[in-house]
Amino acid sequence: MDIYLIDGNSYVYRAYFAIKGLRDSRGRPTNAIFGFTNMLLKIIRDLHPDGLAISFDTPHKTERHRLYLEYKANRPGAPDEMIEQLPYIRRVIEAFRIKLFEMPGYEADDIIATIATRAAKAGHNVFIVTADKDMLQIIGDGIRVYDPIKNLVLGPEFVMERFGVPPERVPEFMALVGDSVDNIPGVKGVGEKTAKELFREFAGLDEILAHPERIKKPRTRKLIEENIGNVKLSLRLALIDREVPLRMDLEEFRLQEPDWHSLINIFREFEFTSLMKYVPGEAPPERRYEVVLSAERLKAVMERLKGVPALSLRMVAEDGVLAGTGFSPGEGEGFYIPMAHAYPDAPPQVPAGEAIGILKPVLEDGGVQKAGHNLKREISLLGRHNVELRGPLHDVMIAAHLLNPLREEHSLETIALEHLSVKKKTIEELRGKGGRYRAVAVDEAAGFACYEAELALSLKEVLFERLRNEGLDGCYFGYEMPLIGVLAAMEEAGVKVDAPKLEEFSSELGSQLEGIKKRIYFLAGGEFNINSPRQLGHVLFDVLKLKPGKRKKTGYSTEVGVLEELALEHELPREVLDWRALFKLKTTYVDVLPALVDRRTGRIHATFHQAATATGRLSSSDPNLQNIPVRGDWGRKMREAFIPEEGYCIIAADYSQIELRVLAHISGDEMLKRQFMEGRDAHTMTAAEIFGIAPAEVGREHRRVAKVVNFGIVYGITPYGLSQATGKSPEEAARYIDRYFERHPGVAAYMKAAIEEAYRLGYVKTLSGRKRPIPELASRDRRVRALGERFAMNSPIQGTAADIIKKAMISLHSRLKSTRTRLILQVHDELVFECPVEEAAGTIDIIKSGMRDAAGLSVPVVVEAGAGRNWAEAH
DNA sequence: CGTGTCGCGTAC
DNA sequence: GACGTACGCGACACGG
Repeated sequence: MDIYLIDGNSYVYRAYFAIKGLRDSRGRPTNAIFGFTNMLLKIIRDLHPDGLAISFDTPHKTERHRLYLEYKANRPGAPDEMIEQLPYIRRVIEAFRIKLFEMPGYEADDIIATIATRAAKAGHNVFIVTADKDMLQIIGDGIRVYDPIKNLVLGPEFVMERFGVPPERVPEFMALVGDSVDNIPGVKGVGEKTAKELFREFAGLDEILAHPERIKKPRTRKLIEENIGNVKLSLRLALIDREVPLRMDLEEFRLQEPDWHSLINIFREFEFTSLMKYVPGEAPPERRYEVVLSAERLKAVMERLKGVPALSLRMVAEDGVLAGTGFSPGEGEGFYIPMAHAYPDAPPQVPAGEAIGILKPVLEDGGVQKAGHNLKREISLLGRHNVELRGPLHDVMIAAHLLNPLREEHSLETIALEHLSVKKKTIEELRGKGGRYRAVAVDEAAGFACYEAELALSLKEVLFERLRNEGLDGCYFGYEMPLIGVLAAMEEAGVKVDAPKLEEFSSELGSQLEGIKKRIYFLAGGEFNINSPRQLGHVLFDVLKLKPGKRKKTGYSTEVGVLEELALEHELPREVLDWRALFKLKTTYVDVLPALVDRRTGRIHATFHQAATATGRLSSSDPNLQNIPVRGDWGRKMREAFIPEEGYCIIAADYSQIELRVLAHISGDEMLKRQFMEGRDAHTMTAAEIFGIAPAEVGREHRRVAKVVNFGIVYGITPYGLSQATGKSPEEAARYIDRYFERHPGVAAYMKAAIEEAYRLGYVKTLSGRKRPIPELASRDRRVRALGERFAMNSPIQGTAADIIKKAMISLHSRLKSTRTRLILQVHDELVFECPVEEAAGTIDIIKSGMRDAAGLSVPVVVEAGAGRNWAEAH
């Protein structure tokens, strides 16, 4: 066996001092625990030991203290913060199931040396893991020292080179040199260099002590002659005891599978999220899941499941084809229907269509709860087989997001770990890298899919209880669960793009970019990478000597505001701005969209994420259809490429000033409410207020500034931000803000109240009861707190607007279900539909009233809608 | 060659 | 530092 013996003390010290300041959120120091655990994981993972043991010193006095009262007296006592971590380090060792040795009266060194000697004698290879040089003396046949910091195995050659003596003479060497750490006296004035020389001339310490007169240098001779007592004492102190009376059985050293469950709990307790990745995915508990291979058997199972209160589902599709379905009616039970597994000797399976036909009555039974993780997937897949998933829905991904919308992801792995302490396999681990799901054995797939279904069912209980306690159940059942089906349908519908037009657009952009590039290189006097802010900064500010505006962490800023300033002085910045705009358009939109057209449908099917943002907005990816350019000629051209199917038109409907209307409603500000009731233009009114003029006198520039002020109000305004956005001075900007709040005391009071409430409760809420926690308010940093205060002002507004449009989507989805009109996009305050041309007029009315009615605000809500032959024209 | 971060820019 | 919410591009640094 390769046996690794770890000097625990050495490691706790090293971990403690190497990792500075690590604490958990309760403020407990965790640096030593983390460092130690990390080291253990590394050794096990990288070195694959067959056997492993750890030894610690005990606080008891040892033989060495008896010999020499000052032994180790120089060593400062271990810091309290390290000592308090020791019990937890023991828990870690226990969880790793590693044998721990300690004996009162013996030091870890002696114990390790004893074990090493015996193990090597028995023919094993021993590696001593330590940073202490004392241990080098026991290097010999079958015994090496491993330095984990340098990742080096040290043998006799190393010792010979380093000390000029073979390992067994290291104590003699140390007897002369001493060791300040352990307070071994040695001979004061004799260092490593002198000692090395002496051992070149003498066979050993005995000879030196027997014939000190032969030492050439008089000074050294004198020092040693005067310290013979110290040398003898030091030798005894440095000599490691290899015969500790200890009982051991090498079989106990054999590496065990760690108790991963305990480790998960320790990692969770101390917030070692980065170590979680080393925990292997748990195999499903030893339960049998039934693999259903025939329609008859499936029917029998369905018969038996009649009347179950809840069913949890996990469907797996590959390349858009349903490959298998796992479901669980309760803990400990699960059924898997393989549908398209394909590998040699794969069993005959029930085809997806037939299997789903058999499941249909239960799936559509509104009396049976349906649970899952990201049910949008199941709803979409079932929709393709004309099955509508009914019954109270429970989606644990969305529940987890409502409970903590600041989390970046809510994968089943993450929430099972957090709420059930279960580390489960991911589907990637099941498939293997680059592997195919359909090639996974049906039994294994059953273990995976049914386990996920079971976990979703257990998580539903835990999370739903918490949702109710937090008052989030209204939002969950009233908004989020009904929205899932709407999003599934919207994604399935997709959107058509005019690919030939985009390709034409692309080559046009390509040639324009070529021209701009040439001019830029000419103006710069040479070629460089225009897309590299660093290289561009160098050209602008070092070569052309233009004056740099603000600086970024890593160099000069070259963002748009800066370049616009510079454009007044030089031609090049203008060209760069054009370059950037066209390059962005080409690489982010024009070239990307045609590549994303689905071969099956000829349309683009983005993903709309429901559990992604802090405020409750949706987000879109692959592609992001919520940031398609709209401004300018290029924006228009872009949106002209979003087209309807033959015989259809695009209807675009957007809320006018929804966030300001929400603000008027929440704050109850009389002026703001009256504005909207009288149907005034919000920006003109704000301009009149902040400039102290009549609405009729408001000009373009007034209105432009006022528009920015209105945005700022919603975002949580600051004078600096407003000045940046308007080009006015911060003082001027501050005056606008003051004027605005003077004229809108209700808004000012709302902002104040929102911030106060956020400090008091730690979160803010939207009209639907959705919460956003604001941990920033607890920061000691003033700037971070200010950021938190802006969150407090903005989130209820943005989030309520998100609630409103979600409600509208739900209601219009059901209102339009029986028609041929389909919702195809949501862009925060805008809904886009595809509608048969001849039905456009009537449908616009339905959409407008549906969106208006969803709001339920105390001010009027205005919806602007139009139809056209593309998205641009519909506005 | 993949992964993570930065700077930047698009939308609402 | 710098006005809220997202996603995604290319550059660059880093680790295998």
